[in-house]
Amino acid sequence: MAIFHPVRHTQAAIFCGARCPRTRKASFIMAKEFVKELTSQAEDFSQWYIDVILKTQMADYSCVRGCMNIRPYGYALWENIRDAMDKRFKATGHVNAYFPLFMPESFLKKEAEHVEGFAPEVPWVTHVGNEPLTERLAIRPTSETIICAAYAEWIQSYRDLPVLINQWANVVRWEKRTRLFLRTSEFLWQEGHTAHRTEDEAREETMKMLEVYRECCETELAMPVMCGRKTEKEKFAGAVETYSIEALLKDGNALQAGTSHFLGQNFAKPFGIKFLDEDNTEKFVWQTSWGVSTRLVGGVVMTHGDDSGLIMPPRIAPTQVVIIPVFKDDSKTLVLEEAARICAELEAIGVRVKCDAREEFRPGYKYNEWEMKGVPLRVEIGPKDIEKGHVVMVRRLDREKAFVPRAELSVRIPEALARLQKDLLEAARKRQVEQTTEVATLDELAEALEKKRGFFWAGWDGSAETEAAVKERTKASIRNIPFEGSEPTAGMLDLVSGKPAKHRVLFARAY
RNA sequence: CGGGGCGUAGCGCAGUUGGCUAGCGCGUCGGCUUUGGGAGCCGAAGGCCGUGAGUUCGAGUCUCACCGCCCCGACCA
Repeated sequence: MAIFHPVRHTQAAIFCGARCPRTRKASFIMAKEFVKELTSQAEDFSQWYIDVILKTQMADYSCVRGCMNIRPYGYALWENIRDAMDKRFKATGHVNAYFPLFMPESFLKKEAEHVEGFAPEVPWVTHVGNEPLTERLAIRPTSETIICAAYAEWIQSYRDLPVLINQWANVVRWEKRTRLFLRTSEFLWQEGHTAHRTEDEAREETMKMLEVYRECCETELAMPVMCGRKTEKEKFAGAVETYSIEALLKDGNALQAGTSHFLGQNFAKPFGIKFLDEDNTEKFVWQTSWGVSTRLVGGVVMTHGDDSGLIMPPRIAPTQVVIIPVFKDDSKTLVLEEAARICAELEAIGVRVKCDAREEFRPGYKYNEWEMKGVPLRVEIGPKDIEKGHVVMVRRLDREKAFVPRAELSVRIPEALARLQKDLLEAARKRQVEQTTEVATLDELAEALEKKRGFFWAGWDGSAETEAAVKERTKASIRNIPFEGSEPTAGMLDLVSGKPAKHRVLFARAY
C-alpha cells in the first residue's frame, strides 16, 4: 500500500542544475538535518527562520541570486493558503484570469507615478535572440497597466460593470536585499483588479477584500492582523488610498501581510477605461486592486514556530496528522496493518494524514523530524496500544499527550485539530496584545524599541516630517492608521512635533 | 550601493613558519544487530581546497584580481 512508504525523503544531496557557476554552494541542499541544529529563537531569530525553512525543506536558495526554490513542503503550504483565499474570492463574485508577464514600456509609462515606485526594481527584456526589440518589455512588477489596457477594450457600457477579476501569477521585483519568502526577487501572489461604475462601489470593494484577507488570515492561518489605512508615504504609488493588514511576528517585527488599494480613476484616465452610463454620458470607471503573496508563508512560520521548528495551523497544514507505528520484528505486521487502517479511516473523513513506516529510522527520530515540520498532531501506535485498544495522540503545540480509544479516533482527531487551530490563534492574539504598548514621545518609543520590538500606539499630527523623524531615529514606520482605536484621545499630542494628534497610529519596525 | 566577515567532501569544520598520499564529525551507500523521544558495530564511496593569474623547485597555505555567500546600514509586496 502506498501509505506504507508515503515519506520519500531525498537521501542524498541534490544538485539543482547541471551548471551553476554563480552560486555553487547555494545550489546544494541538505537532506537530513535536525532540530538540535536549529538556532534557537532567543539566540538569533533571523537565523532560526533561515534554519527552519531550509531544514524542513520548505525552500532553499536557488542558483539565481535573490530567488528561491519553493520545495514541495513549502509549496503545499502555499497551495493551501492559495486555495483558502481563492475560495473566498469566488464566494465574493470574483473570477480568475491570466494576463501576460510582459509589459510594454509605453504602457508602464502611462501611469507615471506608480512607475517611479517600481522603476529601480524592474528587469527588462530588450532582445529576442540577437535582435533588439522595437519596444523593450518590462517583466511585471504588478499588472495594473496590462490589465487596464485590456479593460479599456472590454468595457463599453455600464452593463459591463463591475469587472471582478483576479489573477494568480508570479511577479518580479529585483530587490537588493532578500529573505526567504518575505522578500525574494521573484514571488508568487494574487492580484485582484476590479472596475466599478461608481466611486462608492469601488471603495466598498476595497474594504470588502481587506476584510476577506483579515478573515482568511485569522481563520485559516491563525494569524491575527491589524487592519487600517496606509499613510501617504507608505501607500502604493498608483493608488488614492492603500489599506493593509499588518501582522506582528514573534520577534516583534511587523509584516505587511496584504494590501487593498482604492485606485480611484488614476489608471482609468490614462488608459481610457470609459463606459457609457445609463444617463448616456461617457464616464471613467473606478478601480481597485488587492494582493497577498507567498510572503504569507513566512508570516505563518514566524507567527507560530518555536525552537523545535514549525507549527502548522491545522487548516492549512500540508499534513495534519502523522502516524508513527512502533514495533519489533514480532509485532511488525500487526502494528503496520493497524496503522494502515487508521490512516485509511482518517483519510476517509478528510484528514490529511501520513503514515511514516520507514524502517531505517527509530520512532524518536521521527517524532523530532515531524515536530520540526510542524505537523499538528502525532498518533503513535504500538503493540501495547493495540492490546489496550487505544492510540497515543500528541499535540505539536505543547506536546500534550492523550490516550484516545481506537473507536473514538474519527471524532477526537478532528476535534483536536479544531482545538489546536483555536489555541494557535489565541496564543498569537495574546502575544500581539502583550507586544503592543502605548508611547507618548519619540524618546519613549526609541527607548521601548531598545528593550523589545512590537506594535506601538502613538499620536501623530499627520505630517511626513514626523514619519521621517521616527524612521531616522528608530527605524520604525507607521504600519497603518487602524480602523479601530485611531481616534486620538483627549489632549493627545504628536510624538515628535508635540502638536495636537490627528490620529492615534501604529508604529513598528517592519520586514 | 557602502562597512564587516567568509568560501576546504552533501552539511559543520580542522589543516602550523609554504613540504610527503588533504583530515575530523555528521550525513550518504552496503552488511549485521536494533526500534515507545535523535541507536550500535563493521565496511565503503565521496574533493578542480570559489575562479583566474602570479611568486616558488613546490601553493589549501603567500600576492593580485574577479565571482559568490552571510551579517550590519541606505531602498522595498
